[in-house]
Amino acid sequence: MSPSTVSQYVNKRFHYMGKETKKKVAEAIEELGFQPNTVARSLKQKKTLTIGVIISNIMHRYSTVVSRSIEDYCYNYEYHTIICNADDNPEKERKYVDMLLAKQIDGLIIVPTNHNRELYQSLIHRNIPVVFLDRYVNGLAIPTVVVDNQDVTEQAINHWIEAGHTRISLISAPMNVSTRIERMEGYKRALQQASIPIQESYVHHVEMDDVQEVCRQMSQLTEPPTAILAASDLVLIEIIRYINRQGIQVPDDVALMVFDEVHLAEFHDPPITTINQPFYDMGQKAASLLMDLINKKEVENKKYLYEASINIRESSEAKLQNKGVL
Amino acid sequence: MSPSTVSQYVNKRFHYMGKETKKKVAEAIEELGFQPNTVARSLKQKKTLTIGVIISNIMHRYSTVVSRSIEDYCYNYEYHTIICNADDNPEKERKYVDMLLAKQIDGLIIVPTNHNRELYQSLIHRNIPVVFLDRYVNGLAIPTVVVDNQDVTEQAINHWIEAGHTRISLISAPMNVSTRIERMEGYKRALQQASIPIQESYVHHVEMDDVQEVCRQMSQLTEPPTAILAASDLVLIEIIRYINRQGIQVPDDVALMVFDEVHLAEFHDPPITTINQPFYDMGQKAASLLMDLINKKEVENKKYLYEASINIRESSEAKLQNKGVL
DNA sequence: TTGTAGGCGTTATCAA
DNA sequence: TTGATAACGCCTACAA
Repeated sequence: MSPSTVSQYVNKRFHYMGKETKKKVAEAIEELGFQPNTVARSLKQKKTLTIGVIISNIMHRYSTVVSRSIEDYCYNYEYHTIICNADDNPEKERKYVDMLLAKQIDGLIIVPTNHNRELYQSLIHRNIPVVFLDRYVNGLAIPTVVVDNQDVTEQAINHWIEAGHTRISLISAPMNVSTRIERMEGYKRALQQASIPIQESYVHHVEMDDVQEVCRQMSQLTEPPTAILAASDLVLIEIIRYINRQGIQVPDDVALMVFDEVHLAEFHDPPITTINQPFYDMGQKAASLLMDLINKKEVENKKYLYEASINIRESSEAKLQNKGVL
Repeated sequence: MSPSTVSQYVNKRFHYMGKETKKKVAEAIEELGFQPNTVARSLKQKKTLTIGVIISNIMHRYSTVVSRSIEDYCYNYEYHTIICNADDNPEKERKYVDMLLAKQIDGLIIVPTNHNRELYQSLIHRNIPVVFLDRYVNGLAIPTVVVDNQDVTEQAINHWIEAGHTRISLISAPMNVSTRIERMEGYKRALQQASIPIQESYVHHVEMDDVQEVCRQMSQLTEPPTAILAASDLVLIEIIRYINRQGIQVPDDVALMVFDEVHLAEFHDPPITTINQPFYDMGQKAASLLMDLINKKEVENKKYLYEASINIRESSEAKLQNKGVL
């Protein structure tokens, strides 16, 4: 009973295998509790059946959904996922990419920090199967699964404009990524089309620790905003902390809306309007695109656009007497 | 310039290496973009610098914290983590353990389903470094990082008893794991010491989908509970769904408390009392124990107990007129 | 101080 | 139908 025979058996290549041998191998495997060593196999086959996933920050709820979705998809293909937190830190992103490549992962799904263009290009150059998720990086031949942020932001702002709001604020994290930029575009476009001037003092891209300070500043304007769009669950939490402390009423004093479906939003008093992005579907799509790339199937290098939907709840609904005291 | 010289360089064994050679190797590496192949190295060294983490369900918030904590710890040791969702499914747990072992991971951190005793024993038998987290499995020589669930549950129930509650409900998922069992013990103990009879109809271990139904049933008792302890964030959400739909007031009609710190709790109206478990610390501890095991350091096979703390908020505070209408 | 040889566990190829 | 051999890329001895 030679190693190669066992290998045949393990890989279910029974074509020419004698019933007798088959049985003997089966018994031996059972008796010795033999388990093939994936590492050796990977070395030989140059395939690890493992993909790397680099997400921005697992503390964002959407990251949880995304990683879960990708893992679910991979489970059916006997693929493993190694999930890494880049923390929106380009250096960590680089380090993780290196580690993952050293580990010979078969492909990568990345929520890019957008500050490693050279790295991204080298991935293309080295023919590493890569899919980007949630954020688009200009001018790279990498398939990217994203939400149409501009469009949905425009809708959101329009919803408020139609209700009579003109002093609308947008607060997001400071990252220079496509999601933020597109949301800015959508925000501006909506205001411009309604001929509402864009006020610098209503738009902020700040660290989480500064969100409350920014709220305080806006509250001291002669015309504080009457509506705030929070760009993520983490931003929303900070805003609510401020609002609660100040005893500000939603939506009577200020209307609220937030990107991402979070439990907090649904059960808040009043319930908070959320912009729901189909991250589970997007994770599945990214995984499926990556599998196609790995299996040398044709994959179009384009944006795979998903529509977000606005789940209107009480927090965003205008009251005639909205005071905009923030 | 032979492979072994390069290997020396890569592994920083400069002892006897000529300045000249060193430089030449460095240049060549730079030029070719050479990266050592971890797979080959792992095969040779029988070390993958990777650990497996099997958690119950990443949709629980505490799982997010735990996996983040473990990853943070490993990052500093150049270790990778492969995180797997067993979904509280023993078969998935088995499959993942097998996959991870085939991948030759150096160690395992598991939130055990508790339904794979043979599997756990075989891990010990095969000398795989393993640490359990969050749940204790009886009679296994595996270091386990857990919260003192019985103690904190007893405290929680006592808090209500002292405030005059006697009709106290406990709702948890149906898993047969130590956390649930210990909480039951704590619950019973507190009631017994106060000579309050234990009512079957107040205690439920059910799937998430049945939580609302259980609430409905309790509301039709002649004496509905005046207080409910939810055993997880997911249970709480279902209870709140029911409560909101019925227009029930918290804590006027029923008092609430929940295991796990969730944003939902802090910002709910009224804010919900949480039982905070130090999962970040526990994750770090589990990772550190595992590293010790991997490095053959002495590790005590015992329960590493952590104290949970109760963050009292309005939802659990008794009103004299608490009607217990549920 | 550097280079050569053997082997880690698997599989592809080819010989028996 | 099964077995021997080489090779995957790296590392450790040991030889040069």
